[in-house]
Amino acid sequence: METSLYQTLAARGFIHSVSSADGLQAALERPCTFYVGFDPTAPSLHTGHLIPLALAAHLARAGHHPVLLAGGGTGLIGDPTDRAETRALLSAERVAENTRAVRRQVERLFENQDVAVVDNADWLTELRYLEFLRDIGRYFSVNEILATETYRARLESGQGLNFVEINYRLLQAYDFLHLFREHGCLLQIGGSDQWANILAGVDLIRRIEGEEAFGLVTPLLTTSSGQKMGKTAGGALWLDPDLTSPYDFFQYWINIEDASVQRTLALLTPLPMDEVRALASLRGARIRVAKERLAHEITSRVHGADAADAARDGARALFGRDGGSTEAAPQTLVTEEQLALGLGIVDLLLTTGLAGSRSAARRLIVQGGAYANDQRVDSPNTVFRADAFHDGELLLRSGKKRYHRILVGHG
RNA sequence: GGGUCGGUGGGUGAGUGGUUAAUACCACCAGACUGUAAAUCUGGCGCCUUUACGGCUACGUAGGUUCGAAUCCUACCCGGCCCA
Repeated sequence: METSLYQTLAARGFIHSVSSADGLQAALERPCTFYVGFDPTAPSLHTGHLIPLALAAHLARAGHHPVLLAGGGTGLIGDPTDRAETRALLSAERVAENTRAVRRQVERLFENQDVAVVDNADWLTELRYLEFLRDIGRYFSVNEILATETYRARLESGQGLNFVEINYRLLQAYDFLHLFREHGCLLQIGGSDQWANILAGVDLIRRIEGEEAFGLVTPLLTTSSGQKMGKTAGGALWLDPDLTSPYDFFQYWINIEDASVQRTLALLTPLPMDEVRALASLRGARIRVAKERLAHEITSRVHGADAADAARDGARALFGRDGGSTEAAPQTLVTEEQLALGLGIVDLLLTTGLAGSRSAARRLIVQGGAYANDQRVDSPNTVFRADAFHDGELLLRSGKKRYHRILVGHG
């Protein structure tokens, strides 16, 4: 017997929880419309969004219809899930900007595919309060909401919870109802943190429409010790190339721990499971082949094949033995005048971002973590002049992995 | 609105007049070992500098008391709990 889409997804590790496994399997036998939402809390999506995006891609490839929702409306409220305390509300302008950015991003990720991109501000901002309370609010039990993990934790921790936050769930549930009505959307997917919000929508649809809709949540990306993946020195790992360069993005994946290789390949790349298992079974240094493949696949999906090739070649050059081009490393231009005056190592580390402050730069040097052209720099007073440049380039390194090149600008 | 308790560094959370740039843990950075891995060990982890047990800024905000305050006082802002 042929394996069903559902079984494939399960085998790849996508299914953390599902509202009705049997019902969903049946529903997926015909082309079905599903949705996944992204709240515009930042001007870009980040690694945390990759699993639902990958799941959406699998579903789309199998002939189902994605509705990608930018939460321009819910973003005005703010999801309290997993928040230890009330988060400051973003300004309406910020939310609108972020929403535009998120829209552009998902449109690009699903370019040339049959997807609908919607913004829940389009219907949420039109809601009328009393109507909403009577038509929707009546279906929600405050007891039930307060009993769920997020809210309970808040109450128990003595951190409080304001009225705006408790409404978030109703709005997300309403989104599902709206999309069910307007787009025939039968399934909502998301990360496991969205489970309660998604179920609220499933319940609402059953209560109001008397129909069965489905919810499916994926696991979150974590390291083997349970830490959320996607954190870097600079904060989150963004999907926007201006916030996290394709090279840094690629580097992140090639640096993941061995134990995460199989899971990550299964979830974030389209490679067949046989190949995933084969790659993940590599041992010792050879598993880097698998990590390179992983990094290339994911980077390619997010930034395109050309950017992925460039990142891979650049990484090989920088970390390989054969020298090669250092082009992939981030770069900073200095002028002839600046060069003539001499470039202090501390200033360079600061302006390149390899160190966050002059103190940090000094610390780095004292601890032996600063390199120029692969030579350890041992004095904070080191000054570079033209003779330190080879072919107009000075290659700085912080620690073992972070490169930055300094180029002399012309004109 | 009344009463009461609380707001400390990226996070959790000690500290209740000087020895506190502030214990501890987590996160993070560097070094060693490695495979651009994990684990482990070591060091670091506010900023600035002529690196000196130097300077500056900091414990919700603004003032005040004091030789000296995260620590005491006052007002304000924010939050918890009880009462309304």
